[in-house]
Amino acid sequence: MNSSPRPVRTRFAPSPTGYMHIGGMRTALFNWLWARHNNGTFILRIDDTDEQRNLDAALGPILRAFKWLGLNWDEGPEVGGPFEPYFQSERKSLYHTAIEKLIAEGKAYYCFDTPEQLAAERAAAEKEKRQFLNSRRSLELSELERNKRIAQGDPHVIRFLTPRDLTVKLDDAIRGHVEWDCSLMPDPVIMRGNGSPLYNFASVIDDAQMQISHVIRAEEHLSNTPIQVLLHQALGNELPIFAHIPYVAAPGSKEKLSKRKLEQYRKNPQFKKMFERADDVFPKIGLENAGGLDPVMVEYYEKIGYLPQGVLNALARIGWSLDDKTEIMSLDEIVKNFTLDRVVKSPAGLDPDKLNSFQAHWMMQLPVDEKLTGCLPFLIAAKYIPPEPNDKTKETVRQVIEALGDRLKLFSDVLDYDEFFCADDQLKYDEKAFEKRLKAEGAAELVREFATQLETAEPFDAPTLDALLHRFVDEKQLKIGEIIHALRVAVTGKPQGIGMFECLAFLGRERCLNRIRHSLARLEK
RNA sequence: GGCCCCAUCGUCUAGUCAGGCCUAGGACAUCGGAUUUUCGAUCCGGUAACGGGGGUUCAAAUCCCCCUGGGGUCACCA
Repeated sequence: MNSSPRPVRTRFAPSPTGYMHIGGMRTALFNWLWARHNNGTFILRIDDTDEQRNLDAALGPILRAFKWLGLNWDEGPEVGGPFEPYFQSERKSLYHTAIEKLIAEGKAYYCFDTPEQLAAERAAAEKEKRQFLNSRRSLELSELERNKRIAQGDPHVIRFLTPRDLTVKLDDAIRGHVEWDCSLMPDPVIMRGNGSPLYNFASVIDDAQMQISHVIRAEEHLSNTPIQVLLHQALGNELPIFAHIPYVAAPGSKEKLSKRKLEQYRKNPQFKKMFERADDVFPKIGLENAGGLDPVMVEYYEKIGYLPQGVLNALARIGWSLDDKTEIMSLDEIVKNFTLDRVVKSPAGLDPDKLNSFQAHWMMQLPVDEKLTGCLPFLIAAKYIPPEPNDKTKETVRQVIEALGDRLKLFSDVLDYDEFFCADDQLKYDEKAFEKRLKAEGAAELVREFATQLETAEPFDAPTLDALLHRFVDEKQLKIGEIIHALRVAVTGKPQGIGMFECLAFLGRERCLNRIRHSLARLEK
């Protein structure tokens, strides 16, 4: 086994797809954690292809996701490093050198088989219920013939010559001992006709050249591993330690979380809430069609107002645990405790409920100033406050946030309290609540009467108003519930919200009276 | 279908390697109750799992075998 104490170097190698997958983020996180845990190096390498157009647009959201979560990379785009370049498209000479070496040593070969030939052979193998293996007929070409065909531009690829007499044996850091019989493995294409390398090949070259010590990736790559091991061996590379972590499944399922199944996820009871939240919030902040964001994308969580710490805590707990009880952990604590031997083997579903619970916890811990910083952009985008709020406006928002207390779970939750930001005559009413509370027998009269007391209440603060209303109901021998709900609806338009007296005090005398007047007038209609 | 992986409450997991401390622990969700002017939060309590069958052993969630189930992957995608 691999016993040399190599410095820990891990990598995450996304291909620029225009968004960061939440499951991919979890894989990246585990790589990052393992590097940080060992005072090692975390590398970001971009698996782009030469056909990639508009790289910036495709890569931007990915880098943004890392930055948002605070997962910094030691080598890679923007920061460079000793093994530059970190873009696959710029590393062609490396791949070509390796290819030439393999060909010279007879470990890879030019293959002139046409797609039709291959398809027919595959079909035949399937029909006979045997494993398809390459015919290797191109190997029989003489050097002269072969060179001639290359020279005249016959379409060809380069295949790795799988040593069919071997068994690949591997000790995976998570899955333990795994073996593959090479006699069942077709010869993989390692370079296309146009000279660009395939993933399995480029990945091996890059991992070796960048001295990657641990390849931590999702389980779906397990079946790629024997090819990569064989390639490493053919090239004389020191083998990295492989660690295949479980893939992230869709909520409540064992199926890999996939962007292609989005429509299906909309019906998933747990995911449904996240889609609904998106449908509610994103239009308010000016993102049409939810801004193209969905809960498979990391950007969704950022844009809807999650905290990095909440997302990180949830991600870390998908397929990893510290012990039998510790759930809530800061990133520092996770780094300190993260080890590969505590990664679970079976796939784990993303659990939106659990994520929300972590999120709620970390939001509660957040100082008000930071809540304010987080909430302001939402209020601005929703046009509840001006684009460049002055100190007075900020102070107002701050008071709302304080009054909200632990009702604020996501930053975007502040948008649910539009009653504090709208003009008195623009108040929206919850019709059901209006019916039930204000149209209730005698409710309007009580509110009207109490309003006259509000006119003279001094000072207009929560404790005073609290005492005032209690005296009011005592004198009338009412229960407080007989007026307070109607009062709430009259002032906020809603059946629920922050403490009633805080609410009145916050709005102030004039606005309270205005709103009550407005509501009572509305009742007439 | 071939190859490979996986299997504990609804979900995420602890326990499995070194069998007994497991009448299986925690968390989320859920259901009750308390508290509260509402919502939220908080507190208390409840329901709820070792896929099945054979072994081995004084003793098995834990070791062995078989079955079943679930999943991944089979490209000139990554």
